[in-house]
Amino acid sequence: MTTNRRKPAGRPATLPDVAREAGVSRSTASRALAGYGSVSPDARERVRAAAEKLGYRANQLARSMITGRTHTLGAIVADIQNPFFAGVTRGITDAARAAGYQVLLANTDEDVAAERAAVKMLRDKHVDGLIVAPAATTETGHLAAAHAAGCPVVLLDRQAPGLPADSVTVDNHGAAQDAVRRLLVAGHRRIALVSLLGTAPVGTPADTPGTAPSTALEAAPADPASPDPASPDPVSTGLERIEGYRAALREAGLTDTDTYLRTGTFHREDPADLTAELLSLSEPPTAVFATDSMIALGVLSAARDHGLRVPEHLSVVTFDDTDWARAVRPRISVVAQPVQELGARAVHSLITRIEGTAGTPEHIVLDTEFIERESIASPPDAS
Amino acid sequence: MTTNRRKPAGRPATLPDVAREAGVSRSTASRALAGYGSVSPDARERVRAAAEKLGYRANQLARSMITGRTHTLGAIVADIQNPFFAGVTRGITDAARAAGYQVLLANTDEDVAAERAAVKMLRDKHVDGLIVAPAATTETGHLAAAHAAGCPVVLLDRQAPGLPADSVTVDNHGAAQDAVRRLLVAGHRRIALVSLLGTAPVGTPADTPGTAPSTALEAAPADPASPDPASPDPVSTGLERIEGYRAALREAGLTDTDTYLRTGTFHREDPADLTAELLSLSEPPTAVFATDSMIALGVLSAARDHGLRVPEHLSVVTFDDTDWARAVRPRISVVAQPVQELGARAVHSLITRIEGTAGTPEHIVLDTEFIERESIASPPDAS
DNA sequence: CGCATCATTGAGAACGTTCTCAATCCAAGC
DNA sequence: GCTTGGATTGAGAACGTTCTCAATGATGCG
Repeated sequence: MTTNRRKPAGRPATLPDVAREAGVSRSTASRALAGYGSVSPDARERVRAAAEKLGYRANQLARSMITGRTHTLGAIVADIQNPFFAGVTRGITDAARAAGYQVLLANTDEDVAAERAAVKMLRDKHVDGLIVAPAATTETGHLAAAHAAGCPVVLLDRQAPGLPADSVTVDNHGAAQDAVRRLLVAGHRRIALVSLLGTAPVGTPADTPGTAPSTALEAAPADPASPDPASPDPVSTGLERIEGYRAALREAGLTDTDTYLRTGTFHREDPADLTAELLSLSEPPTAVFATDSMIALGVLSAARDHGLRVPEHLSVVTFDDTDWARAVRPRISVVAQPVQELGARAVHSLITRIEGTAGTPEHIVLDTEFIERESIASPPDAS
Repeated sequence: MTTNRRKPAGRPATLPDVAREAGVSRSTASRALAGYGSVSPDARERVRAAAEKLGYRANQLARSMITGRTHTLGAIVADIQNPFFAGVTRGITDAARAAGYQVLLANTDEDVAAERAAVKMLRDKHVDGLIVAPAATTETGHLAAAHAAGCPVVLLDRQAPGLPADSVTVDNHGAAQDAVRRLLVAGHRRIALVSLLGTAPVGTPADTPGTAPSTALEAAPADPASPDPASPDPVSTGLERIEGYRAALREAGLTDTDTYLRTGTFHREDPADLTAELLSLSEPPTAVFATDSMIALGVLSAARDHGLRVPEHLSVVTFDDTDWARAVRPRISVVAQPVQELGARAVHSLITRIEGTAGTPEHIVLDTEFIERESIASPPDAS
């Protein structure tokens, strides 16, 4: 007669199988494999051999039920097809894997409802923590709830004033200001900024929709360094870059900072259209600052359609050093962000928070690097 | 006196909490919420109300332990930073979410060992299925094992002859042949192909490493339509594109198909260097076919460094319609792959396999589209 | 009225781990 | 010899669900 409850050939081996094979109890087998408690060298070796013989792999689901840890992180980004987020995601997955974590990925397409749904799904799956590039600055209740319930949140690329969470960003204000300064130094005075912001046009709450396809932002508050916390929903990153742009212009004595400022809405406006409108002005800009690489593509496209050559007729600078920026002709001068490091640092912050104690939120600000290439020249009318 | 085992305020509500609140048993509460078995309308409503009142969310880990389903898919791709895979990943996550699944993401960097490790980790987490762009054609034992153990595998973008798994690809041979034909029609006779293949140089097994930084492939086997199944490890996709290229050249009466064929190794060779070498030949090619967008960037970069203008001096065609291809000057003619659909179809195949029965592997081949733009002209010496 | 059928319900097992705790054993110290 | 203490071990609970099964009550039919 055989022992009853023998392992059927097909089924993957479980801990009782290993214990039986090694002639010890479940408890000892578990201790030997997980490496806690105390186990005699002899038992440890027998368990190890049995586990190897049976090809035993611990069921992480069962383990997670007990330990409360899944070793899984949730990453919620706007759009992996944007090279910036692709790089960030790459940094996240690599750093996570190195630390023994896996990554559950979700896209929001800049939509808060999708973000909320993603948080819900990920928390149902009991991720140990969340890395989020929030779609909105103010609507962060779902993030605060997760954080309060013991599912740490780290903000990536974007800030959310009310949320007591760690964040990893770059100095958007300073980087934008620096980039625009370089255009000013080259002699430009009519410098445009093209950006895509939140999911609704920016302006005062009671603003009537403008007739133009794009709306200029309201004048900045008195203190230019602090973006208005009561402003509507666009993400902090875009706002900070705009403030940096304004600051640089003001610094150069240009008081009318919003003449060439064009912001559109994700999925509604096309950066190429915004640029086309700018280039059709009676006094068109001689330089354009794009707030990310996908917008830069629109700017480039519109410039070409207007028969303008870069940089002879139009200088161009953009955030994000994508692969094409250094391969096209002319090579584009950029504000390079440390994309992979941004993701990696977010992972490290998150894991520290998961494994450590609560504490006051930490805000990591990484350096950007301005890479001078061939897309900036003196303005055409400067001669 | 209170009932013992009351829910402490902090802890999230569990099924027993809901059952107690609704005055029914765990079993009935579970049935009411999961919607199986039979429950009286009255009980169903009381449970629903109790669940809502307590903010109950089922613990998916516990559920998965019983059902054996995690509603999680594993996606293993080479590199999310490659726009092709970024698009595919986007398609995967979107389709998965729509079908009620989440996606666990892993990068391999074209490394089989990393792929093997990823499969192990993902299976430990009990993903319901795997979508894989395999790093190698032959070393697929880990994939076969997963498949055999009831974790279905769907191959994406690449084939693996020995593996009885579904696959979703495009007609690489036909698409490459078509692209090269268009260069031939424009009058080109010296057409180069630049590609990056596996993790080792391609050639006969006993081949000695060439002195040149790149190695030309051995002559094709007698039957040009079927890539040599005994060839070493480069992925099928690249091989098929090369065969399509050769077929087009042969069709045009060019017997020496490998003169301008340059293949490098991931992480070892730079496409720009391969191109530079080609352009330095005494009879340089007048057109280059790049097998993906990142290679095209290298080609463009090398062309610029050689002072060549596209398309006047050099025509360029590439696989993958990335955003920059339609924004740069000149706009690049491309073989567009349905990237998002590739991902979505892989998800659908996988879910069908997960929820349905086993069966003979299905091979889905999607259409590519050649998009004619401005990067093809007649060869400079044709006048 | 007796019996079969059906809907509804709850008790308890099951999933595969980790954790708590008490029991056992052995050597050392008094 | 007896006690102390540490190392080692196994029994059993726990995690939060779903599933199996038997029990109950109501209904319909002959």
